[in-house]
Amino acid sequence: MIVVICGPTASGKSKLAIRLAQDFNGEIINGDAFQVYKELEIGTAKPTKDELMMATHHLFDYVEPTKNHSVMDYQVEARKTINEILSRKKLVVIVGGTGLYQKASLYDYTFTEEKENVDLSDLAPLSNEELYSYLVSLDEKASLKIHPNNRKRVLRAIAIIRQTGCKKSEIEEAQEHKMIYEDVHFVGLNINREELYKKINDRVDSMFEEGLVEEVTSLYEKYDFNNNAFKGIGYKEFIPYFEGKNSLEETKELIKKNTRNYAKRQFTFFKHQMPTIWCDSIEEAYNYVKGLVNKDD
RNA sequence: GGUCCGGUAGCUCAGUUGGUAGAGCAAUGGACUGAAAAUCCAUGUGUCGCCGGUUCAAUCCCGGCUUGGACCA
Repeated sequence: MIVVICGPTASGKSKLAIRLAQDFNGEIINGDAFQVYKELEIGTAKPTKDELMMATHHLFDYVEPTKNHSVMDYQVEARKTINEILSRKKLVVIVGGTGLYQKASLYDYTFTEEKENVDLSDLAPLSNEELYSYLVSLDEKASLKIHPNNRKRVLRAIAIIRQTGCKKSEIEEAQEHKMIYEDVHFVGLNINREELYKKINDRVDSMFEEGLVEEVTSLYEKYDFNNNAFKGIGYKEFIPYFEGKNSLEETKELIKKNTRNYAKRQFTFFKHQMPTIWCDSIEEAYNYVKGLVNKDD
């Protein structure tokens, strides 16, 4: 059985996952795009060393911050790990806030082999409109699902054609949009918005107390912040601070705001993209999983 | 006590030569297949500080009051 603990950031997912793994013979897999990186600790709200020892954790802390990590890389590792845990006849507990990563691992998403060194530089000077009409000419079906202003997606759809020789729409049509595992349960932690925002604000405050500034400062001295690892909330907001444009207080408020915005997007994703069962408290979620495990026996 | 400037959306403010108002941010809803903590889309009714006057019509003009700030005593 696979249980996915999802829901917004700061809702208590990690702690619940540990309890479930301990009580129901489970192992935990990270389902979060930024907790995969080494050295990013406080800002990613990674489980502490003590917590990591309370249950078996996988896919935390295994990617170098300079490496470009993608959904496909995650998918490969996650599926491998899921299969290993299942073969041990243990409960798989996936926990994290990145819905896309979880979906890509559990559903029949396929990523086609890409040619390297494909030149896309001719696209850079094009306006959004020009780029979009170019995509329409290449893959009209895919273009219908992308807004012309969403340059990143438009570019990606064009890149797929150049790098794989296949159309994005064709790749997706070849899939059944079904889960590739049996007995998968998405359990979402639902929190009243006001309460969640307070938790987020408090958590950012305690990140600063725990030494976030020191962590980010030493990373900034060591690495190029253009790497994807530093595009995460709690890291990218420090760039204007290091450049002398923002105060520390402004940086902190920005992190809080971005985290709140992010939490809202997470609700939308988990609400509409997967068959999530929502629980109003940690206890309720725990009991729900307990019921599933007992029924399974 | 006097002079001047301000009080308009949750916040910062714009505006209406008089016809009951709009930006940014926030907030809310949504999309999501190789950056996803990313990227993108949609949504603006608010006693225009209060009371009165002028007017067909006042948030706008006039008077008073209230309130914040600056300056002068």
